[in-house]
Amino acid sequence: MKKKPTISDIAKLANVSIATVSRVLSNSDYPVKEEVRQKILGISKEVNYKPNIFGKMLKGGSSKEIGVIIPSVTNPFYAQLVSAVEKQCINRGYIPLICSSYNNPKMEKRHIDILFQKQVAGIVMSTIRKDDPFLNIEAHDKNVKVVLFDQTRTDLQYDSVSFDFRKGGYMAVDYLIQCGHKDIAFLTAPIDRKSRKMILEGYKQALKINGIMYNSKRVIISSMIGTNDSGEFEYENGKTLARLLLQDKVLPDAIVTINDMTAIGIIRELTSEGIEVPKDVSIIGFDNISISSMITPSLTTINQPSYETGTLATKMLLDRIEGKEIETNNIVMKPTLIKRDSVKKIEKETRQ
Amino acid sequence: MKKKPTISDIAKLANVSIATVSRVLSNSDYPVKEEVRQKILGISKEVNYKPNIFGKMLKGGSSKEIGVIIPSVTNPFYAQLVSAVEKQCINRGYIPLICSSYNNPKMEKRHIDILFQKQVAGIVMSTIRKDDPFLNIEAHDKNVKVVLFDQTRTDLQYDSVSFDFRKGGYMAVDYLIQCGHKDIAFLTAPIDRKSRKMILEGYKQALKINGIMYNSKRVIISSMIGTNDSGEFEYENGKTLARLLLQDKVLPDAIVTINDMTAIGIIRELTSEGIEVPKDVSIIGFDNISISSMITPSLTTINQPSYETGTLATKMLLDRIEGKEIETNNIVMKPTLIKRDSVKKIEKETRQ
DNA sequence: CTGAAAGCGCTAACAG
DNA sequence: CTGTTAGCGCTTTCAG
Repeated sequence: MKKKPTISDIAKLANVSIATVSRVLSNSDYPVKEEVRQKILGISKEVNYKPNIFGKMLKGGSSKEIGVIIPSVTNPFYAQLVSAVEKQCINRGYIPLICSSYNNPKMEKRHIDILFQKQVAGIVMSTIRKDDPFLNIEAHDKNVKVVLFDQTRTDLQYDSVSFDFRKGGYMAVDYLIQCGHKDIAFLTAPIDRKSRKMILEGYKQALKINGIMYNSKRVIISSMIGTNDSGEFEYENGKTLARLLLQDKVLPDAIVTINDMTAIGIIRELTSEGIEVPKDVSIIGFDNISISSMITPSLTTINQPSYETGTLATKMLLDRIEGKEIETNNIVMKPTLIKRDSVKKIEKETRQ
Repeated sequence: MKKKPTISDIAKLANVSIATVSRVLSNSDYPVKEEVRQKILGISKEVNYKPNIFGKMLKGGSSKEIGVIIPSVTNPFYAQLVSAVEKQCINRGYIPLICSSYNNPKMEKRHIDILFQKQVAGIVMSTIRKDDPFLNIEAHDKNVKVVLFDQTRTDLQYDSVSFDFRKGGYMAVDYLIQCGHKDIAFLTAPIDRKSRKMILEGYKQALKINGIMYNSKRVIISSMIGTNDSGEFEYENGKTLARLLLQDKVLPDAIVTINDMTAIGIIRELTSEGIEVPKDVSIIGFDNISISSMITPSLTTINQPSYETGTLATKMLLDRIEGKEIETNNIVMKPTLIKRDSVKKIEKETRQ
């Protein structure tokens, strides 16, 4: 009465062997007389039988769990993504183990260790390790599938869902130029990530194609290195960047930056200095987190589809886990421009 | 070479019995000759031994995991809270299993079932079930500790970390009155939760104490019932509420609402109708999510300390799991007023 | 179709 | 101090 019923309890009650019970309860396609099957099913409902996963696991089955490694759920971009992962998992009977690395390689390794120990079926992750000795070995040694998203690595043979940051940067700047802006600043955290580097490249490319001189003075890089990746930090960094920008006496026409949270920080700092957005300066963000449409002025931005990324990455992972032998798949999500109110359209005539 | 080393592999390599290896590797205080101990430790490093949790678990040990049930990580309030839980867990060697219920009782039950199956050591949760047959039975039957937060239930003997919503509502309204506002509207989602009911009570109480007539016309309740608890929904609900409010030809002096996301939605809708905040109408939110300080105008609000709540709830749970026999503990967090820019101070003289 | 029995990796008596 | 052994709950041969 006190402890959980096991198959052997059920076996006794049904007057059959534990093997038979196991066959029925684990949905084996093994033949069992329908009458017996029903009896066992009935009893197991009655006693509220719940299989003990550990027993199963010991036999070597892989758990229906997948690891999800992200910088932090506190960052709305990743919260969205996690939400998508969760939904896919539920649909297909898996359980996501959510691990925040806070952009700390030590933590990341720790989480990966734990996930392996738990014998997860797979991992979807946004790694920040540039050097791979670890990831590579471990993942191949055990048979744990891995799908990378967000930050990917071409040196590893993993499936991935990445994003065309370069094009995103390009689109942002190009749009600003189409709106009549010429003096366009790029405000960024340190270029220690491929994504930022790519956006900067897109920025340069758009200037070039539109015949605007690249001016390194207009690329402002903060020195703050975030230990975590929460929105908090990015917001503060935005304020810092705005202050750096204001050291220059002439304001640019427009600002492009590496994510929406940073953009919001920039707007806030500028506003508190009496500079209006978009009247005095236009700004365009990156990511399209949900809050961006809610603030005033609503933020024009480059959409990086977090929900779709999470959905796709999870689907790929689960497909692979379930043995659908697909080739290594590297999906690149396309940026789209979300026009809102933080960019002003300048009539050609009014500019000197 | 291919498969994971087990204690018996190590035992062979070290020429000792598996029992000795087990004693060393599981940090038992059982006496083992230092020499042997070192040898075993050395070998286990070499072969990169990782204990198989399932073997341990089978013996009945409880896993070092705790379940965390919240409406959704997409809601910044809960994202913060989860972040705090994670940190506590890491400090003390536990792993949090994060489960989003999306305010769906079915999901909630499903998650609880799964958590029990996994034999988690405990659960910290924000339940939305009013009727308990389920929670109660299960939790007592197995020896899983439970700590409730956010929404609590007095009918169950669980530890809890709750919040004084009534006082929060009171403080919000009282502050508005101190600022010179008299006609104060309360905009809310359906009063199907204790938290909302309590805030409304605080609202009424503050009016009463300050000698202002309660006007039921100024309590605006939307009919939208959210299936999920993402910020998205609350934001939309805010817009809906603002539209309902505008059906009345005379605008109130100030608005108090049930959470910051809703407040942001209200502000957005009012702004798009040409009504300025706080010039034309003041507004005060509830929760103090991080974004509230970042928007323009920054949102005056009642602080509900999500991080501290998560920290405390987790500490209590882990303490209880680890056998520190404390009495049932019901902590009530106190609201604080965060003054920012969305409330205007009206000089007494200028009001007629 | 059904049952007996051998483990999966580990811990914990118990016996040296 | 160390080794032997009996399970924990379940799946899975292998024999009926």
